[in-house]
Amino acid sequence: MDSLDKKILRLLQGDATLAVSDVAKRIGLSTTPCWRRIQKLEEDGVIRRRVAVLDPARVNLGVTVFVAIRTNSHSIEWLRRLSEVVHDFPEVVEFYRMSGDVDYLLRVVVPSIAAYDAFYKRLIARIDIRDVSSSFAMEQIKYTTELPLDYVILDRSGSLPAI
Amino acid sequence: MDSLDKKILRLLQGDATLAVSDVAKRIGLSTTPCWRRIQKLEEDGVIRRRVAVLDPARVNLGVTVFVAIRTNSHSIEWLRRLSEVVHDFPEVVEFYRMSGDVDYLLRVVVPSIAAYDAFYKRLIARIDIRDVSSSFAMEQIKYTTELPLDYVILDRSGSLPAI
DNA sequence: GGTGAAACTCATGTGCA
DNA sequence: TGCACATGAGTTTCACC
Repeated sequence: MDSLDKKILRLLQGDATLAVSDVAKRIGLSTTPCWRRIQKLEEDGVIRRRVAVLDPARVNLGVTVFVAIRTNSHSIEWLRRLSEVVHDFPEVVEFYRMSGDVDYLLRVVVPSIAAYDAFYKRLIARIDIRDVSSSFAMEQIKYTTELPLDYVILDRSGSLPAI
Repeated sequence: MDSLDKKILRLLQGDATLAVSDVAKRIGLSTTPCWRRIQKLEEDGVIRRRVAVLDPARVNLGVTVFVAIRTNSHSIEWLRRLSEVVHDFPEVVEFYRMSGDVDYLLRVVVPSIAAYDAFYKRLIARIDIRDVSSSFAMEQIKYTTELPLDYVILDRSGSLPAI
């Protein structure tokens, strides 16, 4: 990946509807080579997908809850089971295995506290969890799918990546 | 919004490269009305944008950190300042105002612990924060931009939304 | 609301510096 | 690698139901 690829990624992260010719213009290239670069970024899996991002409020999902999970069962088997369950719940949009105090962290989106409670009951009905602690978000102040590209490692180029 | 709109959203959330004619076929409509529906969903702000989603690992962003912030300054002014600072850091991809124990929660993506430390120093150099607690994610098990559409409120239709 | 076709804009492929 | 041009596919607009 070189600095032109990085520019392409920056543009497409912001707006995936840009025509190849527009992207090409903005990075100072003609369409074919630009198109080939985009193809390669997709083949290489740097670009994973192109998606429509919806407004949560407009689809009745005003409430975000962070669910911290602590377990006794530190087995691969239990983790596998939890992953399976979590993947079955579309309300869970993010799921992390954590270091430290908390074992797992979920981000859950639902329309209301009542809906969260219903979700919670369905969750614990499917898997035994030692300790669950739910924190409600009052407001989503920033949410972006754009990753900072300042740390990208460029091939055969002079500029070193930040840290 | 009716059930056809909901189907459109479901498809485009998963793959925004689908041709309008494909979407139309799958929901049992011809292209023009389908195209008009998509336009309207965009105008109405239900579809906020179409973006390319990148693989964090491929752009050197292997480390996710959740940063819980507690403050003394429960003023609008301090919040405004924090928002400003956070929006200036592309490493912060999510930012919530929380209820309960923690006042604010950030999700930060960086290449390494060292990079996180550098980020942390730059952050506290720009705003005074009473208490910061950082939790490192070891593994991202699920991450999706697809919102559950099961709670959408449909106009003039028989089916009531879930909860 | 919906259909079908025309016009126009892109994405994609070939040939060549 | 890069550019310029051809063509087929997709988007967008139109007249009409």
